[in-house]
Amino acid sequence: MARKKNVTFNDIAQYTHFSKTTISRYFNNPDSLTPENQQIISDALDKLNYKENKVAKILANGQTEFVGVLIPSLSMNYYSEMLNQILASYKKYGYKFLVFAGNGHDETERRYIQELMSYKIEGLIVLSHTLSSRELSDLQIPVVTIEREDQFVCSVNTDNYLGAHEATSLLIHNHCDVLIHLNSPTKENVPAYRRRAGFQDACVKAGVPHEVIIRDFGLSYQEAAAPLQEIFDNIEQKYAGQKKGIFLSNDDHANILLNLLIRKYHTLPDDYELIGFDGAPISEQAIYPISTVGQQIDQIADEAVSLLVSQMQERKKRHPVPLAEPVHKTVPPLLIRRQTTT
DNA sequence: GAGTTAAAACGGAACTTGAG
DNA sequence: CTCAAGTTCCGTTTTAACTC
Repeated sequence: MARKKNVTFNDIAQYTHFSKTTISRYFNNPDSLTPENQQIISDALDKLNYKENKVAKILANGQTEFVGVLIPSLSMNYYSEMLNQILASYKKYGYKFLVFAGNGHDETERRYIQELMSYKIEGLIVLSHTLSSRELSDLQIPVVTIEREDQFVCSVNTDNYLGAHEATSLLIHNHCDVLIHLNSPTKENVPAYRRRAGFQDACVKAGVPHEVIIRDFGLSYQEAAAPLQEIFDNIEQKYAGQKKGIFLSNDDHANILLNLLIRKYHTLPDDYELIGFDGAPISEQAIYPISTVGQQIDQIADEAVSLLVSQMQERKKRHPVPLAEPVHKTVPPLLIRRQTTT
């Protein structure tokens, strides 16, 4: 079956008796044509049923309008929602996204990045923690990271310190006798590490007894359940008769702890207050909706893409001025008060 | 100087040529 | 017949230059 050949600028040019340069200018700089000629070309495009060819455009000007995204995994709601918001930015900025989900293995993620680079992505958004920002900064394209180590690249992060401080202050305000913070072992250069500092500073300032418990909770519900059970049993014993305010580093863990409480007491006891982090749907959908430090994912995604776009645009100028220093933006969290705090 | 154009350029695949 | 070198092709953008 003989396939009909695409209608090209050449066909339009022949049909209208203009050159293909003029057809190109109709698309890219229409005001440089007289309105009459614009109309002639516009009619011809309709008549011949022209369909734009972005591949040819990319071949000619080298600009793919592709942005790479490297995300850790989509099994956690925080990341899938972030990706959702990043993809939604197409409407505002017009960039298209090539997405890889990393697996924590550095060689694999390097290969993903090479693949993205070979498709001539104009910029890269990284949420995965696997590769250092030093390595990412060597890529020679604009890079923006979200909630990860970001020393040598631009980034957008939640104000983790502020969020933790507000959460802790709420527990203090609600007259908890002892404050407990549960977190995973986190490196100091990761933004989420600041949750610990926010908690501790708020406790020290108020002079309230407190404890930070660092434990590896793994990545899944199954892995987290056992250590949380153990910690719960300990807390029950150690702080019996006191009102306990517990600040957890994510909503999933807050939900697991809430389940343990309800299994034991068939209600949320008065001597417990819980607050999570992220503002994930689970916090809202839990049997008692959980108070949490909500990350403004839509705003973070928009800031990240916007920061990337401004750098990508800069590189297209005749005399680009690269950023002297990486830009680090911070988005404030929103404290969401629900039923696990009074 | 506004409106227009011819020809080169982009980067790799696929096809053609020529030598052995 | 094989293999490497050379050419063409895809459909746009870009540059420099032309005309009125």
